[in-house]
This record gives sequence, structure tokens and C-alpha cells, in this order.
Amino acid sequence: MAKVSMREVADRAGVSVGTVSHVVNGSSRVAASTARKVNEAIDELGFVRNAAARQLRSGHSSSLGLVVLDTSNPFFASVAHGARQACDEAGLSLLIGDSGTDEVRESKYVDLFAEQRVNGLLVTPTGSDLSQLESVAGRGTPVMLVDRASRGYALSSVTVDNVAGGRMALDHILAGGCTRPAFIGGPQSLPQVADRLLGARGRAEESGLELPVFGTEELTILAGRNAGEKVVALPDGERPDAVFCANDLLAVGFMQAVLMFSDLRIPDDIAIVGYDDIDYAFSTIVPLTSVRQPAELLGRTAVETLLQENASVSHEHHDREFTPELVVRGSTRPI
Amino acid sequence: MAKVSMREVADRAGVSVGTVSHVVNGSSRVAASTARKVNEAIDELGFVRNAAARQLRSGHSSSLGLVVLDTSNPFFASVAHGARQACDEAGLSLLIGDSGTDEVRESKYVDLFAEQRVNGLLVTPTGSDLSQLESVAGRGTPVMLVDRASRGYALSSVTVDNVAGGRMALDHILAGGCTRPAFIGGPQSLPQVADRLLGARGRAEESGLELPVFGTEELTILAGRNAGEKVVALPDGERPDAVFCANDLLAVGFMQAVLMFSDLRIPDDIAIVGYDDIDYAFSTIVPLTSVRQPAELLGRTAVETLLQENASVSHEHHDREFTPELVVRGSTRPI
DNA sequence: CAACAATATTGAAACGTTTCAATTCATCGT
DNA sequence: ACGATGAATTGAAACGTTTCAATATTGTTG
Repeated sequence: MAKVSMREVADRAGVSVGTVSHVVNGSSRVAASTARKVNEAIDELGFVRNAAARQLRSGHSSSLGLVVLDTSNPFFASVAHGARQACDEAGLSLLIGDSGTDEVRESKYVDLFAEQRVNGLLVTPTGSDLSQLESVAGRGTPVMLVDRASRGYALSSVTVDNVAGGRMALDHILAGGCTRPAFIGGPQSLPQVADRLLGARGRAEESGLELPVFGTEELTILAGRNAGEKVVALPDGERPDAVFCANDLLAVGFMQAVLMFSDLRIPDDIAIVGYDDIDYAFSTIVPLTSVRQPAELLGRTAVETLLQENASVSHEHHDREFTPELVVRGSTRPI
Repeated sequence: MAKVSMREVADRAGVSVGTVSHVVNGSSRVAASTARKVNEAIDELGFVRNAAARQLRSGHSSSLGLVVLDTSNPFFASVAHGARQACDEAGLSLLIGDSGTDEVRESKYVDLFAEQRVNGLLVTPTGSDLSQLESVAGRGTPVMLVDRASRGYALSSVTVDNVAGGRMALDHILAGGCTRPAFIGGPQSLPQVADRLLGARGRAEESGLELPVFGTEELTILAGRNAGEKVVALPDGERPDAVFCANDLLAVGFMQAVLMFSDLRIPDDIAIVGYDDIDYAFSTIVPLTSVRQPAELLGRTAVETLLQENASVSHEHHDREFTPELVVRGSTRPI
């Protein structure tokens, strides 16, 4: 119950501390009879190895830190899941910190993990200033940006091409014959949002169209519903005939507003495209067309790339970018 | 970049290691000028405190471990959120492990956290055998069961009364005038599911009614949809006029099946009650009546109770039980 | 200005493991 | 029976902090 160290185990089993260590770590050549004696002593005394001492001596931590924006967003839940799997396979444990888009908390977790001497740190940063991360990386903790490009900072990153995704969404909307598209989303300080808009607007302008923006404060269902209420209240001539939402939560909320507060039909009167393709997108009453991001793969690749970079001698930074994929469902006209 | 310890900082600042420690830990009385010198040295050298050494010496870890069934289930996401907040307030960090209802992985995380000497361990166990947890608790790591009663084991617990919740659901269904209720859910090896059924069935029998069960393998949207397809295919006389689903994900899937594969109206032809009241329940096209569990409060209380027990001398076990609350929405007839 | 109190700083001993060179022990070939 | 060989075990030195008694430095007061 109290303090049981290898010392006590060794005494009880009548061997030296070194031998106990060997037994506990399985590996080394220890006589079967000795191993048995030691294991009995361990059970009898209820010995639990002290990870702090182990790590202090060995210098390793065998864990990775992940700091995400928001665990309750299904997209990040998937990223975490993929990262977890990759860690399992590498025999590492994954410690998760949830910043809740709070820069202070994010910073706290980054420091905590650095002190913990994690083998690496995966971060989706909230703000635009990445200098803390750069400095942490400089002090010996490898950092990998997740879902955020390294633009100008000496950091590695794994991202999905948001500009291409935005373009895809608009491409599909225009191919369906819509002529008055709009963008729903915000805040534009999030690069994810800004880039999706950039790609979408670029494509719209190629067809000689404007792309009006209905801004939101957050990327939540409620924000989407509020935006939807405004849109459906517009007179027929001014109302968009298609909206591209910066993420699926917005799209779900928007759809609710359309169904609750108007007689507009989806997709005939108004088409809706979301982003992320979260599991719930498939579960809305009018199944949602969405730009799918390979969320689990993103998490998995972030871990794997980080481990690779750790293993290699050269300390280059890599920027890995995935391409999103359009998933067409009932909320838009097919082709 | 390489190893920078307090030794190097001390040399650089021209003070002793002890003084550096005092500066780093803020607290003690150190002359302002000395503190400045030390801090400069820290910045110049990029010193990062070694948590392992700190913990080894002090014996404390200032962190809590949480092992949940499934991070991607919004209910558990909320539990984790509540726990995180309570930890923040207590100045602890929360490490999350996701067992994915895999007993082996659960056991791995429990061991990992025990070796880490966490101040406490919050676990929602997958299986029925809690002896590993009891033994870990006996070896000095306080354990708190979350959303799982301690029945027979010498462990503390924080739960929500599932029997009462089940009864509530049926009560509401019967008050709405339904006469052929059914239960959707499984596996019954999960105490959460079994207890909800128990409460519901008890209430049904008081009104002289049967409560047929449509079993599911998992508590997911897809499983709910499959169950729903079976139910709507039944002939008019045999089909339930109300279903109580073991959780909201099932209810959402069930609702989809009703809307996609039948002309039945909700709630007039078939009423639906879910469980958990996750955020998405409010977001389904027919807003879902659900038995709300105070998920965040559950997580918060688990942490707070654990810390209280740690602080007290007596090592009693506490079982704290909350009562759920019915939230009536459009998927059932009001009163 | 001496004596004392209050405040700053130092030094060194843990904390519990891993690791590796050194030592002991058993086995085998000749 | 005797080294030689290899396997099993031991001992002790780190790892980098915290902590606390001891010491040094200042400031205050009669």
C-alpha cells in the first residue's frame, strides 16, 4: 500500500535490485526460477513500477502529446482516433490536451508536455502566432502542426488542401446549375475557414459570379441555424440557390433553419454543401453533400511523420498535404 | 538544444542549483535581482524543467487519469469536458485514455496511469470484472468508477440512476396515450442498458403492458437504423406505437429509418424517446425527446469526490448517484 | 557599533529506476 | 581435473529535481 520499490522486492526475493529490473523489463537473460521468485514477491508486495524514476534514468517517455482545438467536434475526435491508432502500433501512449480554442490553455498544455519530455507534440494551434511552438521545437521537443500549414515557421505540418476543397464545393454547386451561390462561415481568422472561402471564391469568379459571405462567430450548429434564418428570410430574387458551409455543423444548423422556417425544398430551391463529412452528416434528414477530409488519416500521418523525422538524422521539416474529396448526397443535385 | 539542466542554468547565472529551483517554483523568497539573473540564464539556455525528476523527488504527479469507453460518443465527450474543467480548477492536468470498449486496452491504460502515479484514476469499465481496478486501488492509486456502480466492489462511484431514467421514459410514453411501447438497445451486458430496460419494463408492467425488446449489438446510429427498418416493416397491429431507445445515437438512427422507409408520422404514429440528451438530439429534424443525464456534472463530480476522498484521512468509499431528467421535444406527444 | 533578527543563498542528501562493467556460477571439452 | 566459455547475477553510478538544515548576507535597534 505504502511505498514498495524494487528494493523491497529484491529483499523479499533474495536477489539484487538489478535482477528485479531485468525481470520487470522481460528482456534480459534471467533464470526461470529467479524470475518466478521475483514475480511472486512483486505480487505479494503489490509493487508498481515508478514511471518517473524509469524515465528520469532512461531519458525516454514513450508518449506523444496531442493538443486539439475541441474534442467535442467530431472532426477532431476522428483526428485523435487516427493518432491514437498510430501510437498504439508504435507502442506509444497518446496524451490528449483540449485547448477549447483558448490560447492560454493551449500554451499550458504545450509546456506541460514539453516538461514531460514527450517524444513529440502534435498541435492544432488556435492563434496565428506560432513562436512558442517554434521555440519549444528549438528546445528539443519535435513539433508537428496538424490541420495547419507551417507558412513561414520552421515547423513540420500535415494538412488538407482547404483551397482545393473550397474549389471542389463550388465546382459541384455550379455543375448542378446553381447561379447564386453563397458562403456561410467564420471567423475568418481561422485559416481553415479563410482558405475554403478563397478556393470557393476563386472558382465562382471564374464563372463570373460573386460569392457573398454570411459570416458566423463559431463553427457550430447553432451558428448555422442563425445564419440559415437570415438567408431564408431573403426575398426570392436575392436568396442564394446554393450555400457552401465552412463545416458540417454549420450545414446541419442551416438545414434545420431551412426546414423549420421555410417551405424551400432541398436541394431544388436551395442546395447545401458542408465540409468535413462527419458521421452525423450522413444522419441528417436530407443527407448532406460534404467535402470529406481524411480525418483519421491526418492524425495517423501526423504521428507517423513525426516518428520518422525523429528517427532520421537530418532535421528537415516536412509539409504533407492531402487532397479532400467530394461526397455527393441528397442535399445537392447530382452532377 | 541538448541537455540543459538546472546545473547549467545555475552556473550561467552564478548561483546554486537550489536557488534556481526556488526561482523556477516561484514561491520562495528570492531576491529580485537574483531571480532576474536566473530567468535570463533560463531563456538564454532554453531550459525546460524535467517533470520526471521533479516528480520522482516530490512523489507527486499533479495529474489525473481518465479512461473512457469511447471518446467519439458525445456523452463521454461531455463527461471528459466536465472532468477537465474540475481538473483545471484544481490545478491538475487530465490525461485521457480511450479504451474503445476494449478490455485489453483499458487494462493497459490503467497500468500506465498507475505507474505514472496519477493522483487518481477515473474509469468507466468495459467488462464486468473489476478486480484489476480493486487491486490497483489497493496498491495506492485511488479509483473512481464513472457511470458504473460499484456493486460489491470496494470502489467509489459516481452514477446516474438508470433504472429511474428508464421508468421516466416509459412514464412519459404511457402518459402520452401510447399502448404498445417497445425497447430498442443492447448489448445487455452493459449495465447502463440493462438498468434502463429494467426501469422501463417495471413501469410498463405496472400498467399491465409487455415491453418487447429489439436488441442491438452496439449503441450507434447505424444499429438504430437497422432496428428501425425492422420495426417499420411490421404490420400495423403488431408495430409499437412508441419506442424507448437505450441512447440518443440509436434514437437518431431509428428516426431516420422511420422517415426514410415509411410514411409513419412522428410522434403521431410512432413516438421516440432517446437517452443522454446529447447536443445532436436537439438537432434532428424532429427534435428528440430524451432522458437527460448531467454528463458534465458527472465528470466534474467524479473529480471533485476523488480529490475530497484523497484529502480525507478515512478511506471510505462513496457512491454518488444523480437523477436524470426528462426533456420533452417533438418526437413524443406532450403530456 | 554591537548584537540580533530577518532574509537570501548554499550544499548535499534523497527519490527509484536503468545500465553496464565486474563478478560469480555452472558447464563443457580435452 | 582444469581452464575456457558462456550464462546469470550483482553493485554502484548516474539521471535532474526538491527540500531543508546550515550558512551567509543584510537590515534594524538599543
